[in-house]
Amino acid sequence: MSRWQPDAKGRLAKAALELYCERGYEQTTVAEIAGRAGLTERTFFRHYADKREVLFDGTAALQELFTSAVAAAPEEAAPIEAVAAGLEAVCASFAGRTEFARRRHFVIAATAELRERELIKLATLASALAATLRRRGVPEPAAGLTAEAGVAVFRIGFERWVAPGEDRELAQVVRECLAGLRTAVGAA
Amino acid sequence: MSRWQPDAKGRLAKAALELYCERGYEQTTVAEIAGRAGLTERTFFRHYADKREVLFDGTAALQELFTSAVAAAPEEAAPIEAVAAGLEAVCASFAGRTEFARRRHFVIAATAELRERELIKLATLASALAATLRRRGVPEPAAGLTAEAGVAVFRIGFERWVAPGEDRELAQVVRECLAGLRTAVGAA
DNA sequence: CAGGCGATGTCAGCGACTGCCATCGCGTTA
DNA sequence: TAACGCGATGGCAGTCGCTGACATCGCCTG
Repeated sequence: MSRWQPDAKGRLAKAALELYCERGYEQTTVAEIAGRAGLTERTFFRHYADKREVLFDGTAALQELFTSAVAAAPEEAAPIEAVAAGLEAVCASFAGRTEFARRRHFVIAATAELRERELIKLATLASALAATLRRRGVPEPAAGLTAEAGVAVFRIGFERWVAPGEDRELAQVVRECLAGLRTAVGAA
Repeated sequence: MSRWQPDAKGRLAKAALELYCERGYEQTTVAEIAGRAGLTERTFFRHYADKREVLFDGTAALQELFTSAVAAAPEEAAPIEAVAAGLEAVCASFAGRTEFARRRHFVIAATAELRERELIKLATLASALAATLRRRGVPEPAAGLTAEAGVAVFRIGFERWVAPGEDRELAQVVRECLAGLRTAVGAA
């Protein structure tokens, strides 16, 4: 049992989610997370900037996926259509991870500190989307607004998807939300 | 020099904004804020829940103003029209506070921790707006989406308004953003 | 003038986070 | 094969945000 078990970062993330579920985020200390992963508190902070970040490791990849899909949309597609293509790609990436997504979502929803972190991740995503749209020739403020709208559609759709009783695909729920936004905002 | 100078809470807020501007949020300790206000660290935490909250004391009033205006919109007004009325009311409340708004905004924009707090305040505002719209008979997900869109319009408009070189009224900039959103999302 | 009461001060302590240095395990190279 | 470099980890001390418990102060009321 060497000092270096493989995948220290992943073990920390797994231990953290477990403990946050079991006894709550605030009642869990970093030392406890590290202990369950067979590491020390100091090492935890070498892998994750803070106690919250351990739940948000995948967001960079999600952003990359979203922006790539938007950039790859047909050149003649309207901004909102390009965003819709990005939403499809992101939704597809959640296939087979429903249970993980649910557990993670409810931990975050239960803690104000974690919701704050989630919101800034989504804001960063919106910024990246806006930049991608600008690169497609969309002017401001349309680029920023369309990006914000796209993220809002994803967030609200995601929340509906993880709610108990919902059994449709994530993509389907998100599509419905996008249609709802068009109706609500577009109708004069 | 009694123990109780008037308006301890206001003095703390003033001292905090000054220090955050002078040397930055992270380089300022709560003890320093309290010291400048002639109080102790412990007393700071009796007035504000944490070091961030001292910059967000006005948000509750802003939310009240916004939702009241939405609720007071003509019954036959479409959801987005009611939100537009709320935006007008909120914009008007910034009259004469341009300089304060600017200083506060740039401090927040410069610090990730403060941006997080701002985002959750805006999210709370969006929730309250959605609830107000539902009370007007707007169904989900239109209520939530319209509320999100309204907050995004305000935020983006506000950012443009505080930017150097901008000399129009806040209300005017926000109106322009709302029109931009309609065009971007409504155009199929 | 006594007592109540709210605002403040004092103190001890926990937990998040950081800097610094020592240690360990592995691969490279002479 | 032995010395070396190097990245990952541990240990430790220290700062700071934040909290609970208790004492103190000043005002107000009876």
